Amino acid sequence: MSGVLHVLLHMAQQPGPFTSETLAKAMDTNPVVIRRIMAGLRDLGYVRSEKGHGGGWTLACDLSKVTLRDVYTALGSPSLLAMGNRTEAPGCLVEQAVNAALDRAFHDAEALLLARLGEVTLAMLGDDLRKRLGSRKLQGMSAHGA
Amino acid sequence: MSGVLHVLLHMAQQPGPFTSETLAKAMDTNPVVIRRIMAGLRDLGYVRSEKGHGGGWTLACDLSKVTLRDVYTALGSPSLLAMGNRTEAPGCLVEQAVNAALDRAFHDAEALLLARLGEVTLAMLGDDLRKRLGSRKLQGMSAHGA
DNA sequence: GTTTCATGTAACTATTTATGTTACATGATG
DNA sequence: CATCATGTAACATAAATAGTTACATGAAAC
Repeated sequence: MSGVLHVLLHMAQQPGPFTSETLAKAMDTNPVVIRRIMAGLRDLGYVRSEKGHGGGWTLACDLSKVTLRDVYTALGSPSLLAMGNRTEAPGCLVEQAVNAALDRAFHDAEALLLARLGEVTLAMLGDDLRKRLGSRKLQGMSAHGA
Repeated sequence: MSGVLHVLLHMAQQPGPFTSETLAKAMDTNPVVIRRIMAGLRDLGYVRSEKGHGGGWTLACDLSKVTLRDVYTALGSPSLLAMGNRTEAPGCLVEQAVNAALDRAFHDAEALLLARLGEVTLAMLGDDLRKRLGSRKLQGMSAHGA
């Protein structure tokens, strides 16, 4: 999640297509990893990829219309919470009672988190970044800092 | 978490001290694992452990005063959310922007989850369990079911 | 007191999950 | 057709979690 947003935000700063290798260097990881995490976004049409000379990844969406929740969904909606229920022994009534209590709490928290993610668009992230870049520039430093 | 609650609820159903081995069998795990997860609860005084003949684990708290949040704390307050921030490259402004957005959402969700856990006492869980046991008994089945 | 039973804990061994890597196929461009 | 880039499978590594073994400590029974 954090990684994908990082990539998207980097891409939003300059136009050209970006190769997986370029992005991988910026994220300090491997090109294949980039392709993996971008696959979901491509399938949903948020980015486009092209092969051959001058190819690479391009933003293909209106940043003001895509929320962090959309990105989360594009990643396959992985579980948000660290603690899941014991799925073993579902016939045990003790387990059922425990799960019922935890499920309620977990569900509410998850719903809130998704709602919050749905309120933030990539464009907002970009705006925030530009603000940070502005104040940093005054100190004559680059985006990646020390 | 789920495991600890399972153990506590099992203990609340009968008085006697329970050996780690007994509890381990009920949880389908190893006695040492039981001792590990109970250690935090013991340190905070929620349960007591005794050695030798007739020893084992005993509940040592008012179940109506201990919330799921207390139990969570006793476990060392492990992170609740599955996705943390990339901590790498904290000097990168892009990362800072991403983290700022995610932190807000994560913090709210975590706070809600903790609040919900704080609303549920072990006694409530016990009540719920007894209700389930009641309706199950009518069918002539045991707590662990099929 | 010595045997037995139980916890306490360190050290080690799976097992799982996420991440990174290599290798090669596919397609686009010059 | 040589080069560059993605697509993807297969494998390797790393970190976290859970399970196991081994042994020390203390309490009760005899």
